[in-house]
Amino acid sequence: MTLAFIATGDIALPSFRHLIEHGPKPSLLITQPDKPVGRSQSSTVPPEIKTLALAHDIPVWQPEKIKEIAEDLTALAPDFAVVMAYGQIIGKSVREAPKKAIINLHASILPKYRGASCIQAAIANGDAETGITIMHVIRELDAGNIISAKKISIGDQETAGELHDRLADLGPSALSEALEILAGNPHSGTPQNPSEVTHAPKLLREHGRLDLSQPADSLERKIRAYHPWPGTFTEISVKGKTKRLKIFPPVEIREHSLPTGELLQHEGELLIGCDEKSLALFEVQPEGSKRMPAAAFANSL
RNA sequence: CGCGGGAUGGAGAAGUCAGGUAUCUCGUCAGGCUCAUAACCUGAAGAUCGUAGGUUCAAAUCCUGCUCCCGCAA
Repeated sequence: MTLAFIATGDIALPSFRHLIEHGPKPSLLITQPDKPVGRSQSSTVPPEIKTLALAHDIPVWQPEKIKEIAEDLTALAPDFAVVMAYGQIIGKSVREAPKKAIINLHASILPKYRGASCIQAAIANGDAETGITIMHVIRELDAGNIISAKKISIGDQETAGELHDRLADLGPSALSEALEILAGNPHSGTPQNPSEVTHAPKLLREHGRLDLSQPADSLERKIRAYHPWPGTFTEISVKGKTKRLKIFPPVEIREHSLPTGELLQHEGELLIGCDEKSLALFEVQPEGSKRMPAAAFANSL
């Protein structure tokens, strides 16, 4: 059995590693080009999965647009293609390259939370559980027939980063199961119920702005859900200037009532007012400063 | 040369524009008060104000170079 792996994000690492160690060993990795990182944009860093592939002598292709390698992939004609957090929409010419099937791992229980911010959405909405789904890749995003799925419960203190890693660890078993099923019948899969479809669109930094007129429990979930990406922030006034104040989890809900957005030191904690209640902050980062304990920040207020 | 903020005792800040012996909150140490305290009171230690040079009688403060940190934007 030959298999092409198409992935960029770290969520694919455990699955990729599992295939390398237990087979079928991927004969090819397609990943995004190395991207410049950091403030100066001076250095480029390869995706970690690329490093892993190279360490095991797996060829790596990094097209700007995946369409560019459609012909080469068709010529290679792998039995399967596995897509995980690649970062580009897979066009028809690529979808038709594998002989048996092209499948995708998605970090939600489909049809819930199709789209890029599925992990954040599950936490932000206060779901008790989430999971990963493996489905066929079709024209419509995350809409293919479901082959296998694994569920996991969400901790009430858990951040998206932590949940991401736990979900990634579910990948190998779900993938193995899916490949086993497809080995029998490459077309097997269960259609998604159209009435249960929800979407979780790609997030931007700006989406991390906190609307402090919202209820405390909703804000607390958002702060967990958006950590470490895109992060959450509010704005405060310092010497007449408006500055960002990043807020890091954990935060805790307090009954103390405060005007919306107002900061107060109360019983050794730094509280910020939201709807009805307030949130106790423990770690913040004012614009221009480093990340610091909320108590340190409070000392200068 | 993409835009912007910053570097001041162990932590976070004020002071910089209008140069003239270092301030605040917290922490640390000692003592006091209290049934008790992340409470309160008193006292103490701890800073060549990022770095190199310049101007000046005098520089945290003005000028120039450099290093590092951070918020945006990509």
